[in-house]
Amino acid sequence: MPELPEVETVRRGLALHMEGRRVERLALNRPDLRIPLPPGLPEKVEGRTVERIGRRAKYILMEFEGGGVLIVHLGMSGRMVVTPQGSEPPPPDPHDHVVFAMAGGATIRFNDARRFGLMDWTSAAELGRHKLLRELGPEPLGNAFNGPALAAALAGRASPIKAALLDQRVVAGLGNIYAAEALFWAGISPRRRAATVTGGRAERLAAAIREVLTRAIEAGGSSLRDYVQASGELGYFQHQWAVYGRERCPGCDCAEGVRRIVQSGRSTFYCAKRQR
DNA sequence: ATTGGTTCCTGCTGGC
DNA sequence: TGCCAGCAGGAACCAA
Repeated sequence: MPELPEVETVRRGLALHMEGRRVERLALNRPDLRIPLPPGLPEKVEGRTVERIGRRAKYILMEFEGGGVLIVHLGMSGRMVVTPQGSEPPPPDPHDHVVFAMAGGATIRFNDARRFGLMDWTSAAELGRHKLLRELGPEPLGNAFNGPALAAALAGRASPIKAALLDQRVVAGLGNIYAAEALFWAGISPRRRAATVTGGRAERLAAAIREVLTRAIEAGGSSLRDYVQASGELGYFQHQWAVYGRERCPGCDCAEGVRRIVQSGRSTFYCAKRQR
């Protein structure tokens, strides 16, 4: 379930192997991802150098010389399987939908069993106006995100705060797990009405979002080597989850407060004793 | 305008 | 041991 920290970890791995290198060949094994692959994609990228691998929310941005940008979303199960130059590639997988062969010999396979992922092509000039990106809220690790900004985005919202945090227009990059984790650290119930998260509560929540994402990126970064070995391992942060999937609350060190509820069709874990 | 529900897809898990 | 129903989830889409 790639959320912002996982996508950032993937971005860093890709940057290591793609930036400054030319795409020699792009193989399309399966064009029907969540949206159809852009027409003529191989012709657009073959022979071009990747200038930079960027990220916006959960989107990876492959910026090519000449101003073309390939937008990549990993969806639920998407992975970028990197084989460094000179290494033995893992056996091919039926879900290797797109394969980048880089000059020098590295390969990058976009593997996505569930095909919730997508790719689209745009230009650096059009990027901010692109359908997928234009409505996104602030980057949670950027300067524009803080307590007052969060409170303003939540104002007037009747939905539970958990649902609001999953809305990428409020803040971009949280998914089901980190939304639950941030609410735990902020001591806010996932069921609380979003509009009541103001003032100090909004400050605490914004800070908790920032911290949990930062720590998760650090944990993902520590396993970059594994990731590059194409194991698909995205990091070790799952061992640090405070509430998600847990039966005991690490704050109270007890089980009685822990709840699992379903909100907008998704599991939410929280501690009813510590989160109000 | 906002919000809740449904859908896409396939691998994994738990119950029998 | 094997089968299968049910669950997992990001985000577009639809209906209210």
